Amino acid sequence: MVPMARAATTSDVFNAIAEPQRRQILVLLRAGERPVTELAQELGMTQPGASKHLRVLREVGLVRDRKAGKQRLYGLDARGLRPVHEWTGGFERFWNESFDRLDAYVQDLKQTRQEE
Amino acid sequence: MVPMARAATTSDVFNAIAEPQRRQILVLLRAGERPVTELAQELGMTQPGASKHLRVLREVGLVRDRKAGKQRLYGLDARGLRPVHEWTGGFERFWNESFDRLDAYVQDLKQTRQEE
DNA sequence: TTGACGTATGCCGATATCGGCATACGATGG
DNA sequence: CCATCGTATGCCGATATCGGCATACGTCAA
Repeated sequence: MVPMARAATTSDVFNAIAEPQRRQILVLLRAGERPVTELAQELGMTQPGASKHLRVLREVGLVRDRKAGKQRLYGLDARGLRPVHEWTGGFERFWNESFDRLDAYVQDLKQTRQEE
Repeated sequence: MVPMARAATTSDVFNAIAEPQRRQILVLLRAGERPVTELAQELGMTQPGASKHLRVLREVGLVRDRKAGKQRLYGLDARGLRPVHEWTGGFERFWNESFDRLDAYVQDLKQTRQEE
């Protein structure tokens, strides 16, 4: 039996956006297509570093590239973010409720302390 | 200079939900509080495995625990998911637009091929 | 073809991650 | 106090990740 370091899909959208720098890249790309060098410079990272992050983003489909002369322009394809948005949205009704629950929880704690 | 394996916060909410099993745990907890053993059994994982995932979820604040006699009940605190929902929501208007852009992109490809 | 520019890839070291297992910890009941 | 149940932690091996660096690749211009 061969141990795995990460279950199932080691490279899905959730994983891709777990990296802060990759999220920054996506944000920048909302303004339009950009070459790698420009992205790297704006984010204060090396060109190879930016290329690697873009590779991950491309493999999960969040980014696409097209040749523009000598350059290669990267553009946003945000459709892959929709499942993440919807998944988190499934917890929307708990955002308010959990405040109440937390209050109840705190009340329980107080009461427990008094009983001791 | 000490190299880092992951930039900045190695344990934020984005990272916590990057793990499929941890997402499953959160989904299960929507039905209410549960002890570790029950979660482990329902998800087909070992008890130590479940405990470790719950620890990560607790450290990022997505889950809280309270003692209930001999047991320890884990409950959902979904407030931390809100930033993720909002961040992805920032790309909402690109979900439809990217369809168009993709079409334009495909058109460009066809045209490029014809020109060659 | 050769050179220059833009970009991708390969290798490395340090570290983080995950599953599996054994075992320690903690609380309850007898 | 002692045993038992529920849970957490520690250690291990395999692998993934990230940054830095050098360098290969590809394209255009002269």
